[in-house]
Amino acid sequence: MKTEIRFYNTLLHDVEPFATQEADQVTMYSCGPTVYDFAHIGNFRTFLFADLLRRFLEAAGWEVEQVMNITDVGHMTEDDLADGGGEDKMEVSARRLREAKKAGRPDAAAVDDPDDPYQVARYYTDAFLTDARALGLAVADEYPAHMPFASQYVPAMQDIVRRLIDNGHAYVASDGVVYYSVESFPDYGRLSGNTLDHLRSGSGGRVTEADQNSKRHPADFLLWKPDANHIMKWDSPWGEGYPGWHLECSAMAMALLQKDVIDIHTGGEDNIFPHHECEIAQSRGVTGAPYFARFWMHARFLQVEGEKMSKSMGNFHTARDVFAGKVTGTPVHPAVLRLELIKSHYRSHMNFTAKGLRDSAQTVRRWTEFGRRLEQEANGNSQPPDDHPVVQRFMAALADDLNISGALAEVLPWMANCREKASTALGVFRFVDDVLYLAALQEKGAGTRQTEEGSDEVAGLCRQLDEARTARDYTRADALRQQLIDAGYEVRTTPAGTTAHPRLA
RNA sequence: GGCGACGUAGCCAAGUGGUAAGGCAGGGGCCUGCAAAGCCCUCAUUCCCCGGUUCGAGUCCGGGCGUCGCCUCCA
Repeated sequence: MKTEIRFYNTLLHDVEPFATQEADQVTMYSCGPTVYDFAHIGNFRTFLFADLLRRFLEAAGWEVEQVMNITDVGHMTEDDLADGGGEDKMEVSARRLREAKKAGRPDAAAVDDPDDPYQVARYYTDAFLTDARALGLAVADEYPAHMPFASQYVPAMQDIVRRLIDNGHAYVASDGVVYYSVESFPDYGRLSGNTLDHLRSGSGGRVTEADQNSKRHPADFLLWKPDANHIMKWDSPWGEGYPGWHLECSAMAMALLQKDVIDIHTGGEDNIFPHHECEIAQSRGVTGAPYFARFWMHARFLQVEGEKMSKSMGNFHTARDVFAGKVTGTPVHPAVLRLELIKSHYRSHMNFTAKGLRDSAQTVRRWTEFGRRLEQEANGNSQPPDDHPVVQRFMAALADDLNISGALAEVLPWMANCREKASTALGVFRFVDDVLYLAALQEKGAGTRQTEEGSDEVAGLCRQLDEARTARDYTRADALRQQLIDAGYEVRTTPAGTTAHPRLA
């Protein structure tokens, strides 16, 4: 079922028809997490955008090979010294973990030695995978095959550096640092609009003389930094040190996807410059190909309650904070966060709010119950939905640069008014849910409180409530119901008796 | 200073020249011991402002105002 697909391509600054190099296959590289802290909802908005994109393409009949890196090689905290200096983020993380250990926080106890960056990375990688799987990131189920660690691809990065020096795209500066020469690459600036003349005039005095001394051009960026004292270092022909941070994606994309040119590269909008611009320069400098990725797709940042999310604003939420109820006051099921983060268009502002989360919870609950009802009525038998008008329109909306609102506008009213044969509807439901991945996440049970359906105690209270109602002791019945509600349950009266389900948000 | 995105009801949000999708919330009703859930009905003469093009503009053009992002680690 291949509808005409159109995506906004950052490289073109416009929408264009989607096409791949090989007929039924898509190679896709998604910039992944840095593992020196817990991933936050902004990170996950970008990752979930990539996941939705992937699931949509799969539903449309493509075979998608997706790779997402795990950045465990630290970067500098400040860029004044971006080309070699500042405190490494792994060091910052180590310090934070040391403090957490001293304070006896249980999460930090998992790391024996905070000064070992690999242990720190391991710890936050595990946390990331837990959160990512809870949110239904398909690629997280393909760890480690499709989720490589940057630290394990340093030889491949060095290979790129060597080849760039050999063919004149890179040079060893007077201080021993290896730089990429942006002037050797005429297309530099095409992705971001930051062409060399703009960069020069626009640097706004922020680039100091001292940092730039050894470079041929102020925009030249680091490929290898000799630094024997660095927390993470490797041997190299240019001295013991560490690689430039743009290198890892070039190296891993080419190594794992086995291609000089990949079909789609995703990331957050902040990656456009300098990260992706530099990646393009490096990769094409090595391959000589006219593209590194054919389609560049970027998700916009989200805001929280109308403001920029930042630690200083106090509105900075990790995914696990949200699950734990930090935002809404009650635990939030991962499927709810998933919907909340994918339900607005990836290329527009999204405002993350507690209210939005509650709205999403409502939708997730209805959708899931709808699916359960269909499964039951159809006895699990579904009809192929390919030519169903709802599926057609759902896919047509997504084919239009991932128009999720339009897609949901086809599905939600259909759900509310559905009078179709259960097996027909079930086929549609399953197809749509394979893309949205909401009910599937709920049924899978993501290890949250919400999946612990009715403990004995809760079931007991429900039974007592029914008894009280039968005995027409409504004062007692109301008290019991209130008790359940206060405990965070939704109480439902059905012909078969009262049931209670943990609230989704 | 340079580059870029965006501004539609209380909130989220579709719409890419033909007379404002959808969801949530709200209001009314059915159901209920009362609720919840569900179902039915209802909810923008109007799309930030001002000009222009057109038979016709939320949609195109010009100019404002505003919000956001990047240019520096950040999804």
